Amino acid sequence: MKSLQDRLKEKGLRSSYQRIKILEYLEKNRTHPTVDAIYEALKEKLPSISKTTIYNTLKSFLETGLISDLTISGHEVMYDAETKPHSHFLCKSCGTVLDVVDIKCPHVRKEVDGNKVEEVHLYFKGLCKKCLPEGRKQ
Amino acid sequence: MKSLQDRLKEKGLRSSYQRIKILEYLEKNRTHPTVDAIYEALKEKLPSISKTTIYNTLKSFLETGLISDLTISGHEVMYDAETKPHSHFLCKSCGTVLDVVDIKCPHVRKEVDGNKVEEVHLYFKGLCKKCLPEGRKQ
DNA sequence: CCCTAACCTGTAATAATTACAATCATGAAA
DNA sequence: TTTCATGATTGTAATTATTACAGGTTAGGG
Ligand SMILES: [Mn+2]
Ligand SMILES: [Mn+2]
Ligand SMILES: [Zn+2]
Ligand SMILES: [Zn+2]
Repeated sequence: MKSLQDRLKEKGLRSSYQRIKILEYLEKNRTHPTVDAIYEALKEKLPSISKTTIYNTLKSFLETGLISDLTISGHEVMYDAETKPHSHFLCKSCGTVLDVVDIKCPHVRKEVDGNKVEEVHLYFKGLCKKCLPEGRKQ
Repeated sequence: MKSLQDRLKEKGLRSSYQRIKILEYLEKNRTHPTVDAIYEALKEKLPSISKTTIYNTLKSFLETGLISDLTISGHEVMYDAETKPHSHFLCKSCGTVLDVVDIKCPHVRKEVDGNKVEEVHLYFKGLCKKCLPEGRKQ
């Protein structure tokens, strides 16, 4: 089991208390949190942490491929410690974003129409089972 | 050829000069414009138009299924007169969003993991052919 | 240890979107 | 046609997400 510190080093990132805590939070909370959610959660133990630090840190994590991000909600970016390609489901009622792992996306390709593909995102939107009216469950 | 006015009526929307112009703009500009792009373009002919009207109008167009939207860029919503399911490619260099029509998404399904699916979005991100360095074209 | 580049923080600026209240226009009914 | 209520439009203010920036702090190589 690689330590968080080592994972930062591997990517050429300095290790800092804030970075460790942010990465740790993402590893433990696979809920696709927003910057604000991460900030609110970390503030408890780390009252001095700045939201700018969250933004900066997530940016460097993204650039080094330590994490991935999602733009499914349309009004705020969400972050994910899972970097292997997988799909997502957004509940339009409660806002929950779930991983969809059983759908293998056949679209992992290097180009479309002559354009170079670096990322593929498959998003589903609808109503999650918890928000489906009873009796209408599928 | 159905008139724009009729298409509004069909959806139970009142016809107004602003709505006609906004729908017309989207029909003629299949570039996935943002609210601001629509606003800047319409302002020429319609100097009194308000950005709030654009927001309100697009919202009602979306609710009635007259148009569709995209959250591919992560920092602003884009709008599309095309409502038939299709995929998109975002160039991370120039920001252009292109339709990807040749990829049939096999994911048009009514549920995933018991959650009811209402929309499916397939996004590709990378470098468009215009932004690819010469010699590296695919 | 020292030093410097890299990092963290707080605040201010920017950008996208929503809320709201006053005015105006559509279209159904008289 | 004219009337009128409802719904649409507008301008402004508020909110929210994100970025810019400057000054203080710290990690880690030498
Ligand atoms: Mn995920
Ligand atoms: Mn499109
Ligand atoms: Zn839900
Ligand atoms: Zn490009």
